[in-house]
Amino acid sequence: MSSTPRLVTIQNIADELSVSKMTVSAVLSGKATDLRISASTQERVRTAANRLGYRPNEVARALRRKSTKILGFATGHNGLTTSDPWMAQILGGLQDGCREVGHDLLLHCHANETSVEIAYNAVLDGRVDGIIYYGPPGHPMTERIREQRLPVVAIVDEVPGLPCIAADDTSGGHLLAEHLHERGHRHLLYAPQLMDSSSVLNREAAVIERAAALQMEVSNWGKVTAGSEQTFLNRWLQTPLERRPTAIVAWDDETAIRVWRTARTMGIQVPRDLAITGFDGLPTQLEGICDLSTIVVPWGDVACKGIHTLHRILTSGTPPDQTQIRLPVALRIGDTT
Amino acid sequence: MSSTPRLVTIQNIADELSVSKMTVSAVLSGKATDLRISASTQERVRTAANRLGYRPNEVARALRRKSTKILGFATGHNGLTTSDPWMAQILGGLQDGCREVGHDLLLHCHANETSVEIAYNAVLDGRVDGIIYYGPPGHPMTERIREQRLPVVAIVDEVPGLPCIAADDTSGGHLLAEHLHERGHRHLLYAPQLMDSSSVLNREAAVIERAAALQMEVSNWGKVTAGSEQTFLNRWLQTPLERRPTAIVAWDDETAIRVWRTARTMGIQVPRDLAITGFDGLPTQLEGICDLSTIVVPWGDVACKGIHTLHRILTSGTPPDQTQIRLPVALRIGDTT
DNA sequence: ATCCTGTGCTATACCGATAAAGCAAGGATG
DNA sequence: CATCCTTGCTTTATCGGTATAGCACAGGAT
Repeated sequence: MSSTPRLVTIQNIADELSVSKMTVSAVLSGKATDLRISASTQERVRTAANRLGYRPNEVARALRRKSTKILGFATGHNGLTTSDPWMAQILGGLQDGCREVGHDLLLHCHANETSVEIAYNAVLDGRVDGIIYYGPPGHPMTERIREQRLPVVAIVDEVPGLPCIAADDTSGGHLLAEHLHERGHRHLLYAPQLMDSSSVLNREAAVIERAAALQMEVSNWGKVTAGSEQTFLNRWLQTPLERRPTAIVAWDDETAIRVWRTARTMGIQVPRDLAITGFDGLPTQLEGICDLSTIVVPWGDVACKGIHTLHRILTSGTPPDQTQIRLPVALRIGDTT
Repeated sequence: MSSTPRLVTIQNIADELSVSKMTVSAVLSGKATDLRISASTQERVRTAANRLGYRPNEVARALRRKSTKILGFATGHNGLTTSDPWMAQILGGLQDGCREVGHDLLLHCHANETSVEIAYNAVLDGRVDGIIYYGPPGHPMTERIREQRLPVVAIVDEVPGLPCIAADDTSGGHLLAEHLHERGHRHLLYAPQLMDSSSVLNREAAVIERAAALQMEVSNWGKVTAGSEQTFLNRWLQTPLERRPTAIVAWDDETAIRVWRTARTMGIQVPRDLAITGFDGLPTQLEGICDLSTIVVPWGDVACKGIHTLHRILTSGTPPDQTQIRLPVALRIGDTT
């Protein structure tokens, strides 16, 4: 610590000018007219502050005002890390939002569920003013968060009792079903993810719902894990044509890409024999090879809106309200349908 | 703010037990034996603290100890965002490192160079104890950082006068040149990036150096921008065979993939007619289609080590030393060479 | 001469913790 | 019986700001 430069305090300036701390504080924090500080004194204070390179200590301010102007981000999904592709977009959106509302962003996204606990404690410790939570609804901490009325906004996945900003996954599912119906498909195969996430569940429910409305059949052969794509597609090949789904609706882009890659090596023609759709709309490295048909989810916007909502809750002084916002998604038609 | 729950302070506990604040503080911060607090009082304090759900206010602590136990991350490269693929790994490494040293991580990576200024101010404001800097050496702020001896550790790219943790880009370049030499190549085409980054420059210099030592020729036709791959490869096709490079050494994976994709559509056989190498070793979505030969850079380790170095500087009390660490990289042979 | 009002600051207390010094009561020691 | 030491706390100051009240002085009105 001794290497840390000696920082200039309000007291240093006060001493130098033989005025009180309060005078300096008033001038530098813009309360000069309230306290009736003369123009000449104001000038002297400002000059001295500039000369000494004064910057107010944010920790002291935070203590007094009981607010750090720092917002935290916690992930509750096990195994989710900053390396996941949509997380990059979320982080970008959080950053943008924070800059817009003049706060800083503190990360608490370790790949395990204790990160929620850490983030929760961060609020109680006064380190952050509020939290953006991205995790499952069932986390034991969410109950305590609600009870204590902590300023927490959920993003992407709904958490009962908490305000939530998410993508309109339901529309996304509808769009996919409609698109495939238009393309002539009458039998879909949904490739789900088994996860306690409203976003993931909504996607599936919406596809099924709209498919039913359009008189389409929807099969479900369980999750396509990494490595089991071939088995999955073999089952598809061995299914008699009349009972064979003509399109695979994967719960996310990554699964869709894995299935597409495998189908390609197995000689299955996409989309002639089999259509494939994803869900996420993340940039891929497949440009020129395969343009996946998918739903584009505005991850960054969701995160950014989450920050704004949290900020509004904090500044309005009202308890976390029941804001539920769904940002629109878009269908991107590629060459897999 | 009124929605924020009333937080329990040390004073609340003191009042409840009719003891002084100091007694409570001593017990809860483990200084009980120093101050000779009786076992019974300790017990009473601890029980009350638990019952009330006391958590020490970290802002108050930070003010007193003059350290927030928060480390900042600043990017100085223009246009660099959290969405860039290696940034995800860096962020993961920073998180891991922070958890290991018991600090929090504050992000200051906006896609413009003012983020350095913001981060620099964050130290002066006392918001963070130190900074991990990932940016060009020439940023005007770096001079002030050195002058004021602020606790800053550079990662990935060297900054004169600052401690730096980076990947061993030079070895990476050597490995590539050697590998291509073994594969029989005698004429390389380097696809550079024009960027004020020691990492990028070292890669290029090392390839050229080792190639020269192995009697290989190295051409350079300038940067391959997104969209200009075809022009680039046409020039290659039009080059007479005897003067035609047999391998393209791209400065990074992304460029290599773009070139590979385009070559594929143009009917150029990779690696038979043309070998292509990358540099980064990031996971791709091309598995099963193309396994890029590249240098695997330990981005996460670099970031993590950076945090540890910063932490050491902060705790040792010594001024930022001249630590220069290069973490080993590895050659991953795919099917493009 | 007294009162009042406005000007221009200062003094004090606080935010919630910690460091350092102080101090009262009881037992041991001379 | 006076002194010293130990035990077990309390008091005070401090970190660097901000909110609130107060206070000295000048000038005009009464």
